Amino acid sequence: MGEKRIRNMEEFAAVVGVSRPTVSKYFNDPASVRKSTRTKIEDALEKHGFRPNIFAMNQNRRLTKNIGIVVPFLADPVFAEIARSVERRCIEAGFHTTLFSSHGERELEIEVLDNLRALRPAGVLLAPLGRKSDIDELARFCEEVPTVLLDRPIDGIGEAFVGSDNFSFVSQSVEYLTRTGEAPCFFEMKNPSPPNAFSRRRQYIEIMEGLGLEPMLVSVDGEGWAFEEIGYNGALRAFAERRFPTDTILCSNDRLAIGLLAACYEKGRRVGRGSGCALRVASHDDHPNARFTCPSLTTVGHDYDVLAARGVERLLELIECGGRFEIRTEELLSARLVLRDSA
Amino acid sequence: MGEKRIRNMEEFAAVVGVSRPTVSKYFNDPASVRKSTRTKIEDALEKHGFRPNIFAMNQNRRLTKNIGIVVPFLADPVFAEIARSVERRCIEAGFHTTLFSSHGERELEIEVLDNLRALRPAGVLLAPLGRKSDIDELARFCEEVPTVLLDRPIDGIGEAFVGSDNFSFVSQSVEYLTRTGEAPCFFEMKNPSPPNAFSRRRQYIEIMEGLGLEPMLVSVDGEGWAFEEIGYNGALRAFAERRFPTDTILCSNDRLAIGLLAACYEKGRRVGRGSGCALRVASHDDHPNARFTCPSLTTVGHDYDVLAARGVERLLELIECGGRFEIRTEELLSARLVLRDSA
DNA sequence: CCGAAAACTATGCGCGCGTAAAACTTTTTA
DNA sequence: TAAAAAGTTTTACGCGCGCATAGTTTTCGG
Repeated sequence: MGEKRIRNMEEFAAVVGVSRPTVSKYFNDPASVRKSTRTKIEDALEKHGFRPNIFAMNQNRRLTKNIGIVVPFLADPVFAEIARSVERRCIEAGFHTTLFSSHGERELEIEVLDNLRALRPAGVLLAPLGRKSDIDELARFCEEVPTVLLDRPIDGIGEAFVGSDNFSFVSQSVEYLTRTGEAPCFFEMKNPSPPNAFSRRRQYIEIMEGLGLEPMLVSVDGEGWAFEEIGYNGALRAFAERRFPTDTILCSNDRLAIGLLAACYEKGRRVGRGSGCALRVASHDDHPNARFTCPSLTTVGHDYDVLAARGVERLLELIECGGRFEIRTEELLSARLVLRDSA
Repeated sequence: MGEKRIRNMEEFAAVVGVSRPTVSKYFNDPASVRKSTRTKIEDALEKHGFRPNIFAMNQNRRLTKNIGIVVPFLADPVFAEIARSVERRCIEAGFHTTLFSSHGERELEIEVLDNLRALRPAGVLLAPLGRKSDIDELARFCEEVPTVLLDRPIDGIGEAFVGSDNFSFVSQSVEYLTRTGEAPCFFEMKNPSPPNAFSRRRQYIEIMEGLGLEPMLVSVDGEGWAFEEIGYNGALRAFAERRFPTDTILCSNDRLAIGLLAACYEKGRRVGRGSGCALRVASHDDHPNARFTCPSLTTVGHDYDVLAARGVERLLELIECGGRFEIRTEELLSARLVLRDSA
């Protein structure tokens, strides 16, 4: 080889033998340069392998091909799954994505938004922290950057919202459990971090009251995002203190349920709907591992694919029409009951 | 308010009443400007809330405060955990991090490296795909950007390597299982995606031979990163075909084990070391959920904290000394056996 | 084969910022 | 109190690239 590596578009244009803006045009749309020029560029590309600096590109572009994706906590498999689905679809649509996690912290979410602004994305898919979010900061951000909210709505913020309908989640689980046995108590964190937890609690209470039943909350202590552990410890204590008013337990989310199931296993409480079983356990989210718990977990799940598809679709429309919708829409996707062995 | 939002450092400097470079100096080191200037800037900061564009900053800085982090598959909880630990430590050290996932794909890893170059990071912590990586691309990248390899070594590439010692993993698990019962067979993917899987297989074979025992591989089909499912389906088939030569099963990694445990539960094969148990199952990694499987999973785990600490420490040293080490080091961290209930 | 329209390439400037060196203050020293 | 030293700020230029516009070539009808 011997030749030194090409450092920028200028140098690359020089070895091709055209001007830099021509190369720039090529990268924006290869069809926009003459065929002879195109082949010259592509030959040089083959030989030296140059790629424009994506951040310098974005700096000054009218409209970038970037989409920012923000989730509240990436180490949570549910959000990892959402992020991945969304990311894949954006890439398929010809966009470049940048993924951020707020790590469950208000300050980090703000910082993420600042960095995102600097990226000048064409649009952003934002799953906010929710209750912990700095609403004013979110609002300011959404003023400046075309944003579709995911997973957790915040009133008036974002050009659109796409997420699962918590009512649909809880009503299906409660309805199923009630129909096939007794009504469930609701196992949750007293002070939950998941963005939709409060909404699910509210829905549970309303639905139970709608059925003329007494809501039964079993709220356990614990901060942060280690839900399995919180569920596990909480369940052990609740067993010890006999705080479960029924043998049918509906968990706010699957990760709590995973902890609960571990506690049940350890205590020898058989879970399932069979005759030899002491407890029925159901939950919400359809966590990637819900099929592989013991017993497998009956849960009301997101349709991750539809969620991602609609979210991305809506964002692309938004980008298409210049970043503002006439009317803000909220799409609540209905969840689907996934019957497995735990209830 | 009424005042319009400040868009760049120029505008901000104007409202402060100093020149832009002075503001720039302030952001690089607040102590480098006169106290009176500093308070003026900070007052304006309080009032208008300006933050410099981080990507424009990096464009031209001698040495950025950015660290790039790359993992092969972010939706894998083990890598999510590693990424998070590493990220936290970098931030504590005063750096800004950018996280990338190769999503298990060779092309995406290359793209990630290209984007990373454009970010001009001070250094990179790279957990490569391994076997699937484009070695030449990795080598070229490491030539240009100070890089510490994580998790999976690739000979001669990167200024340093920090990772877990697969020998230490497998020898401890095999030793423990053999000592407390019979020698294990090795449950794995025939064509594994995890970067360290081949190494673990090799170690298993060597260790067994070293003990004068016959290695027993149970290799199951399956592509991609859905290891739980692969483990589950593989185990069901292996049970049906009576392919497990022993009742002691050592899984290549915890996610396979989670699938295997689900299959055991479903088939009513009691797992554990108690008298009523049909199988013992152990594994490697100490997956975040390994405590919450049924039964809880005996595993040989990474010390995530030490791994992250040493990786970051080594990278900071590397950055300190200008991006090149005199001698390339490989640190193999020994794993630790975590005894739980499954074996 | 000419000239106008179409297609393409080059020039020049801007994006938001860092940085070296020059110009200016302030402080210290004689 | 003037001159030198030290500390600050400003001037001027550069990073890698997009974009508007001017300039050049190609194409094609007549």
